[in-house]
Parts: sequence; structure tokens; C-alpha cells
Amino acid sequence: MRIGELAARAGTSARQVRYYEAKGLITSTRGSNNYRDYTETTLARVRQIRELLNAGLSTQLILAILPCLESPRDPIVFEGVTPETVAALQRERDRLSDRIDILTRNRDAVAEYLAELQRHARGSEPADS
Amino acid sequence: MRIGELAARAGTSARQVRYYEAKGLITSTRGSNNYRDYTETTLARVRQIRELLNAGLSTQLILAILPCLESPRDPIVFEGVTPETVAALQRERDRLSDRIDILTRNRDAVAEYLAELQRHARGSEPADS
DNA sequence: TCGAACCTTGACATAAGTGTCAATGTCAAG
DNA sequence: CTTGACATTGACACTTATGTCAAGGTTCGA
Repeated sequence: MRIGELAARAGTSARQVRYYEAKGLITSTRGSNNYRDYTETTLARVRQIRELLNAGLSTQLILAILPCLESPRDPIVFEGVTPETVAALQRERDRLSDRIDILTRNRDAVAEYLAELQRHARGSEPADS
Repeated sequence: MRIGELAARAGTSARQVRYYEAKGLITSTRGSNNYRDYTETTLARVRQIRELLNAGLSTQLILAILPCLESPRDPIVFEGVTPETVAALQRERDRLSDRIDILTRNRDAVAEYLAELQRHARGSEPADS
């Protein structure tokens, strides 16, 4: 599929798709005209990238963990997997865990604050029941 | 305390502290000289801000949820809390939950990938036992 | 009192991610 | 064949969060 369709189906812009390609997050083939051609797999990948970017990750980090995220990852590649690669992935996994912990802690604080607000509202204004 | 000490104790730079102040995340008093003066409370706040920025949140979002994050939040302010404020906080809480879900899903995928790598390593090279 | 170390504001620079526009090429439908 | 929709590259601009530097004011120890 061409870049316009890919972008539309991924809910993004062609500009962003080109950017992800420039960053090495996705690849494309080129036809006789110079147009980019993308596969369905790439579409899924772009959706994943969007999701992770929205969650606050950088393209660098996404690039690091993308190999782990292929959906039907049947023929998992073991060749060329150096101990350094494994260590890097473990670091990224831990960084993700840290982020999750921080966000969870703060999300809970927001929720608790909201609960107090609502307890107060119900206590001082016992209407609407 | 002055900006240098605050920055040092928060593990950041004076530049960033001024930036957070310009963004309304923290406040300071000014002495007879024009120097900023910060309290211990502000120090805790800056640490929290750093943590949230590192976790991928924007200063805008942090500004929205900061009122919920005061540590000993005893005299919780109910005055001027409009339904819009509550709705906004609920939205931010939900956005945080979405982020957490996405990060968790992807963290788990990385962890699973690592586990497969290690199963393979142990299977094909049963040394180091 | 002098100099080092700190503070002030303001400016300019950078990286990432994105928008937008221009000049041009391709293709399909009328 | 022309027109409109879509593709190409390249450039410029913007925002965020940050670094850095300059020109000046303040404080403090020797």
C-alpha cells in the first residue's frame, strides 16, 4: 500500500511515516516509480509506534525494543544476538518498569485526591441521590 | 534555600528550576537582593517534577495533576473546585491509566522476548550450570 | 577591598517530533 | 491530453525541555 493509505489507516500523517522510516523504525520497498510501498505488517508496526510515542517513549527507545514486539514472532532470530543485546534489552525492560511504577504511583495519587473530593462533595451537599 | 542548592539537591540544573518556575510548576519568594528563595516543600516538588518528566509526562500534564501530589495534603482545598476541574482530573487519571497499560503491555512483550532468548541459550548451550 | 563564587536576565543553540509549503513527478479518469 | 489526486524531496517553522554563554549585580572569605 502507498504512504497515504498507510498513514490514514494508522491514524497519522504521511510526514510522520516518513520520519519513522528515516529513523529506521520501518522500511519500505520502492516501485518503478519512486513511490514507497508498505505491507500490512508495517501498518501494524506504525500503529504500535504511535502508541508508544503517545505513551512518552522516544523513537530511539522504540527502535531498541521493536524486535521484541513483532506480533506473530514465530521465527525468532537467535543469530547475532550478543550478550550486549540481551543486556541492553534488560536495561530497557527495567526502564519501562520504572516508568510504570512512577506513573502508577502518581495515577493512584490523583485517584485518591479525586476520591477525597467526591467524599467531601457527598458529605457537604447530600443532594442528587 | 537558593537556586543552586535546590538544583543540586534535586539532582538537576538551575536552568531547569527556572524553567519549571516559568511554567508555573513551582513558585519562589524574592529577598532584598533579587535572589530566589525556595522552601523544602519546593525541593520535594522539584524531585517529583523530575521524576514525572523522566517518565515521559509534559509540564502541562504535570501542572494539571500537581495539586493532587502534595505529600502531606492535610488541608485539602475544596473551595473553587469546579465540576470542570474534577472532570479534567478524571481525564488525566484515565490518560495515565492508558499510558500505564500501554507500557505494561510492551514491557511484558520485551520480558517475554528475553525469556525466549534465554530459554534458547540454555537449550543450545547447556554450560555454565 | 578584592576576587571567587554565586545570582540575575536575556539571548542563542540544540534535539525530537511534527506541521506545512514549494517545486516537481506520476497516474488515472474525464 | 489535461486536470486533479497523490507521490517525491527539501526546506523552513514551531514546541518542549534543555544547554550554554554573556553582561551584569551580590555575597563572602582572605
